[in-house]
Amino acid sequence: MGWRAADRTEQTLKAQNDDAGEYLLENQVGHLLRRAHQRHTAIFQATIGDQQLTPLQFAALMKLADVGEASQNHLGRLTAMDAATMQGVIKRLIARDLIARRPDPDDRRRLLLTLTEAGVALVDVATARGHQISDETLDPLSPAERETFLKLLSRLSG
Amino acid sequence: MGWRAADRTEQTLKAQNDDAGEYLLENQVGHLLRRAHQRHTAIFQATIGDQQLTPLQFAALMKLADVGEASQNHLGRLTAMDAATMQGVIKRLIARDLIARRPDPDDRRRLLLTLTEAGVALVDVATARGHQISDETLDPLSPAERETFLKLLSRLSG
DNA sequence: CGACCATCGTTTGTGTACGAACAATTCAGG
DNA sequence: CCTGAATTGTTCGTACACAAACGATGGTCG
Repeated sequence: MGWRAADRTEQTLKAQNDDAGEYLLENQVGHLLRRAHQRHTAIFQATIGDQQLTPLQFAALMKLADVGEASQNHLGRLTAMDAATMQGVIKRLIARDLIARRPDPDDRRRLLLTLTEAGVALVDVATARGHQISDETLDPLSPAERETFLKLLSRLSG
Repeated sequence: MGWRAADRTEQTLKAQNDDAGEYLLENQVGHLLRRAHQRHTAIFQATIGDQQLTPLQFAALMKLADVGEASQNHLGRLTAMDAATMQGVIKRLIARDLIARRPDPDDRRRLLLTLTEAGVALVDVATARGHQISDETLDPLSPAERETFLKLLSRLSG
């Protein structure tokens, strides 16, 4: 490993630990959030990869199983997805016949989504995996720390 | 809220409230990490948007300012970016003349990256914004909570 | 020396992510 | 009832994110 942190020595002796001083990437929330998210999706792929599901596809399926039926935009709001993003996720799930789409009789702008039989079957299989993925992601923390972490994290997600 | 969990009842009566049972998306680490990351990038864009920088471009610039000079892959490792992702980020930064690329005389596979004058100037301006972004992202937490959160989060980023 | 294997940077393909613009539809007020 | 504002789903463009395969180079070891 070629780890020579170069010699950024001279001028940074004073302000290394100030808040206003040097900017250390590895201490910034954004960078840590990004890396934690990376690690999580790696665990996701390793755990559920045999189903060819992505995290967003999984989220949409699970939420749809939860609410039963929803329009695209509504499901998008429930899963924190942009309408444009939702469009692609739904398209792929429909292509795999995991969800079905029908026009809303009461509002001709809307398309109502439901799980197909195959979708329901997949959700049944994948639920346990979902819990396993969450557990493994939190594995470096003790049970008490997990609770603390999730509580703080959810306050940063609003 | 249309919360009726549909009537997929028959075979799933036993495991409704177990940990193996219902899967609530909004309690899963992955979903919360994703949403926190979303919120952070929104703050990033609002704070630094006038510079037309993305979070990854910013990270690459800051890290390069930190180490002075690095090959693409090495900088990629320092910023947790895939080599293919790095390629695009670097390409855009070079197009804006914020960084420069020259062949490594000691290894003809490598391309050494350095900040240009414009790059250095931008880093100087943007450093304060970087701290501001981190602060604002952590705004919902008290100082003590921030410390706890960052400590736990960094253990989930390894 | 020469086969072998690792590393460097690139390209391709698929899948998020989101702003912006759009047509169709619905809804609110006058 | 009719005009304007809001909502729904779509498309386009840009930018991550990463697996996989690639040619070129570098290092190792028999």
